[in-house]
Amino acid sequence: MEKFEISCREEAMNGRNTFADDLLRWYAQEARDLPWRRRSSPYSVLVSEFMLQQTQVATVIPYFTRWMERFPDFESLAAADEEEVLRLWEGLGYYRRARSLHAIALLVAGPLGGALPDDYDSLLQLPGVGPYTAGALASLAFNRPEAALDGNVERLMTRLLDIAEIPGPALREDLRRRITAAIPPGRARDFNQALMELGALVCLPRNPLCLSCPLKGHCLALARGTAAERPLRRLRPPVETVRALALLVTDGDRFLLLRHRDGERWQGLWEFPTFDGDEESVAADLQLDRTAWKKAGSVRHSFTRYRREISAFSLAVGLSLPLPGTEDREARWVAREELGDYPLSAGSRKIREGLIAPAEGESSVDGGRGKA
DNA sequence: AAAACGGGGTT
DNA sequence: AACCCAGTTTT
Repeated sequence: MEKFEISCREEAMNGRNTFADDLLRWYAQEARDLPWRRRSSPYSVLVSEFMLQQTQVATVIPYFTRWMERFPDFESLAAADEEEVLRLWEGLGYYRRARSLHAIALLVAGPLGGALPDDYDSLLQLPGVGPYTAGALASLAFNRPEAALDGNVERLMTRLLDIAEIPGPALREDLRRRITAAIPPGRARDFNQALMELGALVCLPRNPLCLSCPLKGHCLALARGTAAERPLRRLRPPVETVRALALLVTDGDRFLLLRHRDGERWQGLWEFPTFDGDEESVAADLQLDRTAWKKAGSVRHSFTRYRREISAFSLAVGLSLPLPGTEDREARWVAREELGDYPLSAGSRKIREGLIAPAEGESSVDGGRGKA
């Protein structure tokens, strides 16, 4: 690992371009024109970085634009209801990010006195801000010499140094130190963005475009032919399938929605009443007569190591409410046209979009076999 | 259909 | 270090 610093120094002494020179030159030419790079402010950097956690650039762009129109600054976000914040986030997933962002806006508008802190350690204290985001904010918003080690940069660095080790906390800490040391004075913002951009555009996960890489003369894995094998990854645990059942309880044209409780999954979001288990067990638990149910279709929803298969059944109201086990949840009858006003969890959103919005009748989404 | 991608938080 | 959160995109 000494090699990286030593080779930078040698390169400089030999009059060759350093790694950082080649990288910055490439970035000056190839940087994408992204909305959050246009009129950048600490606030816009914060919003974009939160949206970009776990989510790709192409997906984020329309959300970012809409968000900045509705909430252009900390004050407007701080003044918003959580429900509206969640609605604007709907579809991006991992809603804790939206609640954390809202919480940061409230902190900035209140105790923090109007501005984001500008140093790594203080940023790290903010909700939803970990080592990556603290480094990204410090460098991209304030041009502080901190590393921003995201998945792109981790991949790039394990190749550059040909690290044959599964990345863990210790390696990440080491890379973070090394990157920090390599930042050219005053260039933290460009240097970090260049690293991430190179990871996103050239140093691709499966098929890196090594021949077009500005760092090809510095890359150990390229020299050894191991680039495509880096970084090493742990084997994934097997996928577990979970069956669930959603009830589309209708009262004429209105649907019953339930709000998720605070402190539980999907906090603050709404759903069509959904229960784990199969048709039989759910009917028994709820003491309902399932001969009155009509299959509306099914949706599938996957995340990390789970696959959730949700069968949806329509039933006219005529059951006793509240449903057993949902007594302490807020319930609301919502007209079909107004379902879009409620932030729904992914499963219920797929039901709304695939099973309710287009037409009645038998259908399914996401390849779900709408077995009648 | 399967696999990849990918940060923060918790324990 | 391992697992949860409660997902989309690529292959």
